Amino acid sequence: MTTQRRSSSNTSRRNEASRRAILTAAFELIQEVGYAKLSIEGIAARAGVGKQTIYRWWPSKGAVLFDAFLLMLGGEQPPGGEAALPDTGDLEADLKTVLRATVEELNDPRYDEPMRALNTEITHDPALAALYAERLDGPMREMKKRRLRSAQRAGQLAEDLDLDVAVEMVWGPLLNRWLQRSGALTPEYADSIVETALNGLRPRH
Amino acid sequence: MTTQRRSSSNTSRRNEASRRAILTAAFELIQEVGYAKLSIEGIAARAGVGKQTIYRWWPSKGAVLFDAFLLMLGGEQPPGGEAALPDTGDLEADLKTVLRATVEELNDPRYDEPMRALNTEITHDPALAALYAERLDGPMREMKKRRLRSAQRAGQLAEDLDLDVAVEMVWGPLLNRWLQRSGALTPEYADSIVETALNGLRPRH
Amino acid sequence: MTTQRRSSSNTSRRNEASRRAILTAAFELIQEVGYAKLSIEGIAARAGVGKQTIYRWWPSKGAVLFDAFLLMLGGEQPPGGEAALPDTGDLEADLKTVLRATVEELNDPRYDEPMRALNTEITHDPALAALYAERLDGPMREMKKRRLRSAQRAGQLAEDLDLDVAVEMVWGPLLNRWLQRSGALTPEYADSIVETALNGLRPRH
Amino acid sequence: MTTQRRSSSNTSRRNEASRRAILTAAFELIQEVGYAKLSIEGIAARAGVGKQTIYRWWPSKGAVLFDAFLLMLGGEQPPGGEAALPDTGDLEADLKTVLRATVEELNDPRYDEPMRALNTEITHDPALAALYAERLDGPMREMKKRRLRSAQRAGQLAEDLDLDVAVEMVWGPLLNRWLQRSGALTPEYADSIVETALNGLRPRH
DNA sequence: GCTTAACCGAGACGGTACGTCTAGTCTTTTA
DNA sequence: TAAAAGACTAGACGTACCGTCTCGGTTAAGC
Repeated sequence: MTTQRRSSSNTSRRNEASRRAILTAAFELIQEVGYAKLSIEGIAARAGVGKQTIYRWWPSKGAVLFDAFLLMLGGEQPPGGEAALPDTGDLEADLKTVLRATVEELNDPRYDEPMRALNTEITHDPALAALYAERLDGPMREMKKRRLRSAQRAGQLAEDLDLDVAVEMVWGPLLNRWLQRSGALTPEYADSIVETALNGLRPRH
Repeated sequence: MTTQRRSSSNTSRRNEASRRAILTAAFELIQEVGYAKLSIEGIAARAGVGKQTIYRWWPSKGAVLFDAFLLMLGGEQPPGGEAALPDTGDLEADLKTVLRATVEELNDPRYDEPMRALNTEITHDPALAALYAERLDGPMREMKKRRLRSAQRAGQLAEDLDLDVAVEMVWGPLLNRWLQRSGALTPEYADSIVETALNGLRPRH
Repeated sequence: MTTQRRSSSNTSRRNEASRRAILTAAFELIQEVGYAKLSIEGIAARAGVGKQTIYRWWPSKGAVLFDAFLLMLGGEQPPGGEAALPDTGDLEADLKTVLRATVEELNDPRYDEPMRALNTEITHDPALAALYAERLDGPMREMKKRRLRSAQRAGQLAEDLDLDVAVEMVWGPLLNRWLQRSGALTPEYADSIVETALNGLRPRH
Repeated sequence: MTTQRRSSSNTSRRNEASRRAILTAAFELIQEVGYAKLSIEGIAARAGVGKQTIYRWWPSKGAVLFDAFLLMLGGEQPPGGEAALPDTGDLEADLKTVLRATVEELNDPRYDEPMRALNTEITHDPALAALYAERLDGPMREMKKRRLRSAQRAGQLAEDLDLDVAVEMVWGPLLNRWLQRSGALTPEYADSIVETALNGLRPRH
């Protein structure tokens, strides 16, 4: 994985141009040919790189995919680090805005295949899942929790609410429908998830 | 797919023993060697069957996997058809019972790999997803909705609640955490999902 | 090796067209690119054949080369089986004729590289050497010995002469000069070998 | 090639220790792993040397092998330069002594593989063959011819004998049998070659 | 009951990709 | 500035599977 390489002294003789070419090629190829036909050989050929250069630096196809994601999402700065969800004071509206954006992204053919591929690799590779949790999902979740915490302090969320559960309550149904293709991802669906999650299934007297 | 074959006249000369051997072999193999190393050739060898017999009756590895699931889950009767979720009158308790059972199943190593594999195939193959929706997910979802409808009629759920959304609100977070390996699946987690889903994120006055 | 396949029942499902394409491709390629650059991959590509088809039927590159030779030399009938060296009664003249023909063949660029390659494989692979001795060198040597025996009976050769040694005395120097490139192979050289071998190094009173 | 380096001034900044380590490693490796698995990479690793150091000073694997031979045979003095074949006055006995020694050397597993490898390289590389002729085979042949010339002057060999042909007549059969593995190399075989070569194939009335 | 066509196990086939190894070049660091 | 170290592009190695295609053998259908 690329992670430990970023020491200040940078004693590694790794070729940065090759690294970027590989990750770019991987990202493009998976859009074009799909997950099933994505091959290390294809990536190397497209990147103009020897296969060994991939095997030298990444332990698996999933790891390449993961780094490709890191590169695409926000270049070098950690995702969600400084960024923040909108906070207008109206939690429901803000969440709807965010979920509608997510819906749009998941419907974007440029990101659909790559994200499905990454999810597939994660589900079958615990090591990759840990890395994903640390470097991608973690920061995003923190960002989401910050917004919820703000609402909680304002009295808009239950005091004893577990924010991790809350995050999963809002985003889980959406991702699940997308992964399992169990229904269309529409803005209306996003809205109804937010409303139902906030109000609960029970009648509010 | 095996589906349309089961007509009453059964004019097909298909070898039922081979069919079962293939599906059993597929299910066992994926537990033993994992999704990445599951091969048609391996299935055929383990089942003592020619490769062509697989290619003749199934269009893809995912389709074999799907039928293997159908065979394992409840033998021949359609899943969720007659079955019902527990209905003691106490919705919260019943849902907790069911979700705890789901948690246990997802933690069972005998089902973990096969289910991940099936999800992977579904996410990358819309045709398989449609079949899954019709034959597996559909009946299960109907069963869940029946229980929720019963509660709704009893005034325990909001009158205008979209039951499809409700189902996803309860089961979505769980499946998502499992697929993405974003946290441990514990009975307590199941409980807190049920509570949070029922009550919503907002404070209840 | 191809050898045992030629049973009368021919129960093998081997593809004869592929076999010939492979051997032809091997023979042509070694002329064109030389021994060092001859690759199984190249042979398979040129023959329009999967690599596995080569690995399935031949244990080594040398074995392919060997069969290629068998195919080129006289198609299907065993070399030297019925054939005979010229026998005009004049042993010296006959041997000169034969050695001059050998010189010409060794100087022919169509056979030079392939024969060097085969010799290389033989020198490094005893199993192949045994096969060579049995199927190629053996029959040829027998043919040569028949001619010498005829001369011996006619009193033109020493009675107690070991014909195997005699054969090597005539052909060995030639082949050695060719393999080690220690001198030009000319008709005159062929003649002088024959003369010297027949008369010996010692003065004949 | 190392050849031109041996000027008296030795202005080269070449590292002599590396040179010897490379040649020693090459010689040892070819005994241990055989010709087919001998690689530049392996030699460099065994010698504790960068690959470039080999590519800088030798044009081919064969050239390394050749120099390795030069180093092993007699250290630094040119082989056969001052040395001489035994000359007791009895040519036949002397030749038998020498050929028996050659047989022993060719049967020595320490030299078998390396010598076969060198022969292979020579047969496929005319440039190397020329170098071999000049630096190794040439001096040896000269030494052999000196002994034959001595016998010729003593009237033990035909006056008009071409000594180059004579040398090949004696050593060619032996080397050929060894390279082609067409028979066992025994002392008796050495003897019979000498006798047959000296007396010729014809009956000596 | 006899044919005949589909199904079956088996496995060869042309291919693609795997992950490893080496070739030969190039760059960086050390002495 | 030679040498060690080793990354780089390139491509062959031998293996594993892919999906297609025969090949005989064996059923079961329909004549």
